[in-house]
Amino acid sequence: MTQSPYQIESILRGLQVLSLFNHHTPTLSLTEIKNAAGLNKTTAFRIVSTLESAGYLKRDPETKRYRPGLKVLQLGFAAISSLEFRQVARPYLRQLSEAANETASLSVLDGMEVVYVDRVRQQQIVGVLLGIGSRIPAQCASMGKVMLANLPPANLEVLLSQPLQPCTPHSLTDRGALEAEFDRVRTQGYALNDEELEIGLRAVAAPIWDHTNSVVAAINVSGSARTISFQRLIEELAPSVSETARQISQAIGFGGIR
Amino acid sequence: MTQSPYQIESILRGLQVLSLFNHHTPTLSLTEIKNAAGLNKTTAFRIVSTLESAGYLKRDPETKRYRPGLKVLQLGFAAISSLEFRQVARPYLRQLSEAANETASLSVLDGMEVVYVDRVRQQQIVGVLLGIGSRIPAQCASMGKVMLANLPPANLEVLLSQPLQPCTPHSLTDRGALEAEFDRVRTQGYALNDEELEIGLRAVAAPIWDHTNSVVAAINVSGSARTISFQRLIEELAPSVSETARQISQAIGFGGIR
DNA sequence: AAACCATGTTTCTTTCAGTGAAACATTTCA
DNA sequence: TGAAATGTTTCACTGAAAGAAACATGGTTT
Repeated sequence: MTQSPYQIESILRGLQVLSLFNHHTPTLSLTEIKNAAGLNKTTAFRIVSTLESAGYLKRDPETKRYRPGLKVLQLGFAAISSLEFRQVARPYLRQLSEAANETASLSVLDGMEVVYVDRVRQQQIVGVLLGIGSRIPAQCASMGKVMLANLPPANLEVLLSQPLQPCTPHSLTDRGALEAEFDRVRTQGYALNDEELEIGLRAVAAPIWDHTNSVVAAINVSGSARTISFQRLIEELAPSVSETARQISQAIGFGGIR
Repeated sequence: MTQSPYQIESILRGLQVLSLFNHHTPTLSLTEIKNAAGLNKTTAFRIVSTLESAGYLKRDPETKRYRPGLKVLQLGFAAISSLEFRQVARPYLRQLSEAANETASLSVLDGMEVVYVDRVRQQQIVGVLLGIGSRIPAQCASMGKVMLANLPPANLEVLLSQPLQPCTPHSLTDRGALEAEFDRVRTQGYALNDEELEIGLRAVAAPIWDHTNSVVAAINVSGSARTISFQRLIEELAPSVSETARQISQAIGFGGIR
């Protein structure tokens, strides 16, 4: 994110309002929007009215509460479609999934959460049904660990200063343990998940690097602990996933230096 | 979409720029944006710079082309999460899919296209792999037909005045045939798709009504013509899908009058 | 019933944020 | 190489956007 001399405040305010809605707060009232965004009441009302009339917010006339409108959905779909690494990664993901006969996924990091942006499924995963847009705590996920491990240290520091929640008794939440895990991940080039997200679920992930030498996404192969033994995870799937991630990285212009 | 006295032009321009990106044009140059949006060059540059610095656009420094940034993705995910009928419909969709041992889907109508917003898959569908965000021509899809059939007549008139493309030799593109089909759909309360979208694919869809007595979405069950005979489609799946749609409609506040 | 409070909506005034023209810088192409 | 196209910055202007205040509505309390 570059700091530009141009900052159209009105646009930023409109987008700020749209970004107030999330999984936990799918609807908001005018006052809630005003308070959350720190805006003058009249300004908030005008922004909300503008967004509503343009289809970006939808208002329930009875409750007077707002929720994102179809236009936001369209923006999101277009953004998913235009993710360069998603377009490039799709065929690789499909091939990986078929070769392993397990589910292969692609995700991005959003704060301390992993967000799924693509998925090729071979069989029903026990327990968790994760579709596109699904979010899980990053520290519990193989893909999350891979992306966190490759963050610039200052960014990682900010994220790790928050309290972390466990997902299962196997989850790592102790900061020291996590940092040791990130060291391991950076060295190996992949991250394992051994029932940390959900009991009965195993996964291995590797990072996708782009042409600016940043990790922009991660892929993984995941499945039931019944079909994925720990030995298979290490000896078969880790090399496969790592190689596929390397191919995708190369395909999107990664130069190989990190 | 209500016409409000408040229209903050700057916000609308910013959002207009964001909505220029789509599946066919995932990246755009400044000049392309300027021309497509009909903006003054300097204004376009400032809007684009604002959006870039806020994470809504990402610029490739080499090509100087822009594509949607992660922040748009986040908006889209939040919008998907906050779709009320999607939250309510998920368990019903899962149950329907399991009972039929076929794939169940949920979609919304966007112009003359159906956009998938949820999907519970039981087995690999022959041919088309449709994920969340996928779009198909509405006239070729069971869910599209159900939603079109229940549009206000003036809205439907506008959409039908455009030329329609066929998907397979079985597709309906003749206006007279479509209108007869919509009458049938309104009477029956469901729509069939008998290899109109893709050879070898059959589906049946029913509309989801909300508390304002509008059709806001549709669900369907679809599968291979090998596992879904025409008889099974009519006798087993159509009643199932219709009943599930009725339950979802009721659950989101539909009063039953239409 | 009246008073009070909270929220949503409209009106009015002010001023500077945002616009567009023009100039400049860089890149592309014949 | 020069011209054209594209991208970026500067400057002048004004009305678009902001915020204060008033008004409207609905719910609660005395």
